[in-house]
Amino acid sequence: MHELLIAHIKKHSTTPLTVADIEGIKKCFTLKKLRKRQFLLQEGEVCKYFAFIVKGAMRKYTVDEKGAEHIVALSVENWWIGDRESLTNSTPSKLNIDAWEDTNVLIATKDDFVTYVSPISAISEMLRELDYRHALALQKRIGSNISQSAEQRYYDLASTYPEFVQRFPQHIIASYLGITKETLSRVRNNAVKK
Amino acid sequence: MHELLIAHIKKHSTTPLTVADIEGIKKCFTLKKLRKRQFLLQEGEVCKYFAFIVKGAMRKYTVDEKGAEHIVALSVENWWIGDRESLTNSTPSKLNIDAWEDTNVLIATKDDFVTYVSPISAISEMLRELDYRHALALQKRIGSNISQSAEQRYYDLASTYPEFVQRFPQHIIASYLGITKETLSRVRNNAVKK
DNA sequence: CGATTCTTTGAAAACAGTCAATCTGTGTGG
DNA sequence: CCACACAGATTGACTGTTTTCAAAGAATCG
Repeated sequence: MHELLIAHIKKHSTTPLTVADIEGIKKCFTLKKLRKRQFLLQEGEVCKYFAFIVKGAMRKYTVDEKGAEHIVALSVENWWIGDRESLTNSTPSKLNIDAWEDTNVLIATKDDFVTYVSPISAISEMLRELDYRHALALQKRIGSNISQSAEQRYYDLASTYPEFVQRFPQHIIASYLGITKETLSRVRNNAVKK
Repeated sequence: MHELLIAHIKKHSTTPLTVADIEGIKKCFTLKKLRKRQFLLQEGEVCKYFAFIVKGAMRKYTVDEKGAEHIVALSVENWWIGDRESLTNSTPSKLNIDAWEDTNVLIATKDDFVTYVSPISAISEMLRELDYRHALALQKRIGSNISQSAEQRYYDLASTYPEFVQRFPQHIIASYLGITKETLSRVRNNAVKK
């Protein structure tokens, strides 16, 4: 179970991991199995864990006054998931995070993470790297939101993250893109005719 | 000139700055004056500097095939500006950054910054803090883009960053929001009547 | 003042959203 | 194994919002 996490850390850092580092990481991260539709975090709760997806697919979303869900992020294997803001400030989250497939996550409590994991230099290097990539991805998503049509955004997404389109139903993808499921359906059908 | 920068660093870190730290920072950052409309970075160039705005207002934008500008970010005093991706990878930038008012920036070359500035622990702490805030702000902007109307987004922006609305013309604000200037004009006029 | 930039307005067209109905595929229980 | 329920996808008609294009009215600056 932990091998994927270790490999992931190595992939995103240059500092080698010692045997002791690996031991420490293994102790802090425990496996949690989530069934489809099960929450990892529900609106109003304080996010307590750093979580790494080993298997499965999850979504992060808000629910507005009318009860409509707005997909904030989608994640699959080898992604971290959680509400950073709620976790670092211990404030109630506005987000919901649930499993869209049966999912296995490795979770570490904030205390364990801060005390034993984040001091490891490969880890802090990895976190900086991932924060950086995350910021770039968000920037790109904003760019496409403010300057591209629904159609272009869909094909951008489909080529950047093909696994999302394969593993999540269209109404979820539509919400991620900020359009309705009907519009997405029509966009796709128009394209077929071209 | 450097006092603002030093104050900014102190504000976003807990580690104290030594006299030597301050000296080092002052040596690395030199003042550059930009006139309105002058570029700090132009599409196709490699971003060479970390820049901190001491006075003035700048915009960061892309230009599409049709020649239309899309505002990616707006910045005023006490903000950092640059293309992080181009800077760290030494790749040609897709972005343009220019001054919207006569602007003073403190610039440090990448080499100087990496060698003399970023090792200062108050600085690395500050950078982490700012990266974190930046990611939150981007996340929030995405949330409003995918789930709110043009009107709500405008009023969100106006209350979060009133200085933007005061210092940039409406067509710039509209582009930042991903709507046309005509739509923004109408949104504002409708609101007055309510 | 004249030139430029910014803002507003109008009318038509394009686009996306809503609501309701139908169709499809999947899986569960009788 | 079938019937039924359920989730997802599609379609049509309608509504509403946003864009586009063109023109004209402020405001600002040299």
